[in-house]
Amino acid sequence: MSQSLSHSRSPGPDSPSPPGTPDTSCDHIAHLKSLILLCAPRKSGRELAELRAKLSASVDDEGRVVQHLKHRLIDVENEASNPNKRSRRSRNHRTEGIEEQTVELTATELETRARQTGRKFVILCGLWLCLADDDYDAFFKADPDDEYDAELRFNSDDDIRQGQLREVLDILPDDLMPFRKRTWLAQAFKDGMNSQRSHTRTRLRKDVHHIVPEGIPAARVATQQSRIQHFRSLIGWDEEKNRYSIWNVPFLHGNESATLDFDEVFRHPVLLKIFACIIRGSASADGVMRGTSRLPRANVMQRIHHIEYTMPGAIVDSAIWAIWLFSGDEDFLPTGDFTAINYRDRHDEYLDKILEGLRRQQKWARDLFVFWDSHLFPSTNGSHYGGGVQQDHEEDRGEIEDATDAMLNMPTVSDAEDEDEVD
DNA sequence: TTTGACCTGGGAACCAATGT
DNA sequence: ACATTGGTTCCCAGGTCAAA
Repeated sequence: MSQSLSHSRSPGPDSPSPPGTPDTSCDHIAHLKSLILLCAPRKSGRELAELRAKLSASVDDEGRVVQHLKHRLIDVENEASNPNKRSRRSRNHRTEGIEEQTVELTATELETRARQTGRKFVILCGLWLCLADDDYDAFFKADPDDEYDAELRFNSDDDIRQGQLREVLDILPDDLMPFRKRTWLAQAFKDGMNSQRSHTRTRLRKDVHHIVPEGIPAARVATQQSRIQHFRSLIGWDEEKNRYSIWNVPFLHGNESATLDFDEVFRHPVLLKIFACIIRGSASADGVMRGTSRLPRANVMQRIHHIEYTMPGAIVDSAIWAIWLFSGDEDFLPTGDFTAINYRDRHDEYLDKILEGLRRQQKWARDLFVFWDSHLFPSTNGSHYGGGVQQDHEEDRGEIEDATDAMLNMPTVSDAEDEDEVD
């Protein structure tokens, strides 16, 4: 049918009748389905219009099922009236959700779900997968390693992959699990990731006036030269060392500290506004710091993906987006095209510290999530990662300072491209 | 009931890099 | 030289809900 992708890369699940046969088996639905089947691409526009009219006239009360069938009919119409254009994928089936299991999942819909999961991964977990040879297929064909140790997650690429694989499996919908190792799933997931990055990149730059800190004219972000001129030091440019610092970044700190401060890092309004933009649209960014950012009526990412609390990857993603947004980089690539910042490695570095802080139950890490949740999800009861609000004891503060010192004084190696951050 | 605002995913066109 | 693949950007149709 309409979804016949000319690309060989999307064969769809092998089975012609995927699991989840429709249980809405009334004659009404069967009739509609027969109408759909009549819509061969050779039908004339008029015939299609008649069929569509019949469809519209006979449906009022079958909700999602009908909507779904209409979508497919529209697909067929489009295909029939424009035989020369590229084959198109089905429209997104927006009403899907975890609780909805009554609609038959066709190959196209499974593919759509996989693509959506790829989008979700970019929003909540990470911007890129750590792949060997850019091979998504191999990534998805791998099995979770029983020996994997979360504490060593960032020791090697293999460990990073294992960590990411677990994140993927965490958010992969149940009905996709049987197809986890299929090539089409890897391809669709990749499509989703790429698409989400591209859209976010374009939309953040377009809507940047919602994001720039108060008092800064949005025009300063408009051109590459202007961004370099006005924001280079704010995103960590070190004039003396002639490099971009990884941690001494004012735009990461709530108080714009130019040196690393774990009690302030990842708290800059820009980060929270960016996350608000991504999950509920640019207009919602305005009230974030006043706690008045509300969920808009539209079907935003927060609704689609049931996002109810802040996740570590979301904070890190926002940090990366923030640095890129005010940088001289034009495209959003793993390594900046102007700054040469390695965003992918930096993402891992930031995530490492947050996860480590959580694992050690350090106060700064927990408070960080309380901070984010209180601004972005004020109505949510307590913080998932923050473990609820904690009292501010002197000993806690002393302990965290000790831990921070200890972390900073750990030995470093200097054979990497990036010099050591801390001397 | 219609309109409008706000937001999304994806088609289409395009460009660049890579394969053959 | 041509084909394929990967990625970006522009634009549009569609969902939702409040206001008219």
